[in-house]
Amino acid sequence: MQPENFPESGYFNRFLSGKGTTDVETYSYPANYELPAKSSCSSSFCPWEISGFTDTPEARSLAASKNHKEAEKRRRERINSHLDRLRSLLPCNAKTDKASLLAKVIERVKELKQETSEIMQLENVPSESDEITIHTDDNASYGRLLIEASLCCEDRSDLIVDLIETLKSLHLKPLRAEMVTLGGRIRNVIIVSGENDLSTESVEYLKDALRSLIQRSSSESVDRSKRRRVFNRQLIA
Amino acid sequence: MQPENFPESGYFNRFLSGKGTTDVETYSYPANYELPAKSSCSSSFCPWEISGFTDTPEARSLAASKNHKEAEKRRRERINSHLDRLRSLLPCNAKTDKASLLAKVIERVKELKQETSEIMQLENVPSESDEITIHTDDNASYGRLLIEASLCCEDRSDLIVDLIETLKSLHLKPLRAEMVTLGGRIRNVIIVSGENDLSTESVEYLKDALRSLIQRSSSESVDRSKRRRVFNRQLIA
DNA sequence: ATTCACACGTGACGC
DNA sequence: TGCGTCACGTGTGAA
Repeated sequence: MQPENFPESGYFNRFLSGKGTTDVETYSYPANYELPAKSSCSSSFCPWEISGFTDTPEARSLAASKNHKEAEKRRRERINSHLDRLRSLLPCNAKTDKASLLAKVIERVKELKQETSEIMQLENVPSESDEITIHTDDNASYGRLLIEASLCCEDRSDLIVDLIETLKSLHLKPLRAEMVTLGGRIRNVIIVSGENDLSTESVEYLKDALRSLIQRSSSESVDRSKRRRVFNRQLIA
Repeated sequence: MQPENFPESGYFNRFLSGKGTTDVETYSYPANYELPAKSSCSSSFCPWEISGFTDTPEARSLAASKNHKEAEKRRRERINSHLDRLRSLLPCNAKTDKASLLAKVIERVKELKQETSEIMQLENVPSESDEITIHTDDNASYGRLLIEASLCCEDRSDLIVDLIETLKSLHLKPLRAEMVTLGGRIRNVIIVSGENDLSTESVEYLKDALRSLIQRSSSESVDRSKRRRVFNRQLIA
């Protein structure tokens, strides 16, 4: 039940706390596992605990068998403890099959994986590098030019205000904007339309303006190690 | 390797595909599991396949033992197959411990759980019921009234346009907006400021306006069963 | 009475 | 060699 208290200062837990991509061979004890510290000393130097005598072949093999038996028991306990932990983590009662439990776990992992990756895809997660991309809608069915501008840079509190001012000064009307901040960075995708007489050269103006916007951002330095990698989003209308 | 093709039309998979909160007892075969259809007829009516003779007690017990042995083998295969599947799902090589593998699975599940719940908390996930809440900033340090309005309702394409028009007509200036759509519903949190002479009674105007906004939404009926429960966000600047 | 899931101890194999 | 994991067959108790 106790979530994270492993005997001996969580030596193994430190291995397990890694974010996942590490492929290290980890040896895992369950959280509530008792180290077999019984009456043991290192088996090579201590007399066998069996009958009375020490080193007859039968005694050795008997002791080995006993050791083996106990080790195997510990292994089973370890595995089952993990399974119980999984049982408690998933929505299922205590008496579900091992196999069914594992099946549920698989589904859950796939599900969660899918979920986050969907979010990652759907959200325009900001990249680590600054980016400005601009795409114009050629088939101007509206009679007015549509521009989609994507802007990725360090986040700062007044970036949006500046962005809006910029658009206003260029007489670009924001139709739709999507903004995602993650780990101190921000990605902004905006769709703007110009006036009827807007020429394609204003695209260059926009690009320049966004560039200077980013430069204003990059003057601030941020301690990036302290950032939390969680999603956030803010929008300015 | 084949992800989802279970023999006999995926009868069990249908159970497993449930989203999780169902607490049904599911019996789970691995995806690549072969049903034991061997040379079997129902064991009560067919002669035992052992030596030559049929119904001596020894023959019965032998057959029972054989059955048991095979059943147990199938069970092991089922569990191990699931474990292999998990192994392939996680970042770990093929020769990791069962226990360590399970430990990794636990970590992964907890991790992903945490991740999505973080997102859920952070995002103003829209609720199933319509909501309008308005909160005003009393300590008007700016000298102008700040209003935070939260709006949760069915999503529709022109909701934002209407919202912006509404705000404009009330002479409310949008400072910040956050918008989350999920499963066909939308939650919108906007922070607006009024003119200097704005009185608190305009809060009521705003509330009324938002109410009518929602009513316009609820006239459309949507097939809610077909919605995908994924995040989406759109913003209008 | 059969089926099912589990724990157990043992032989095998690897480092 | 010991120490570890694994697969196996069996005994047992529950439905």
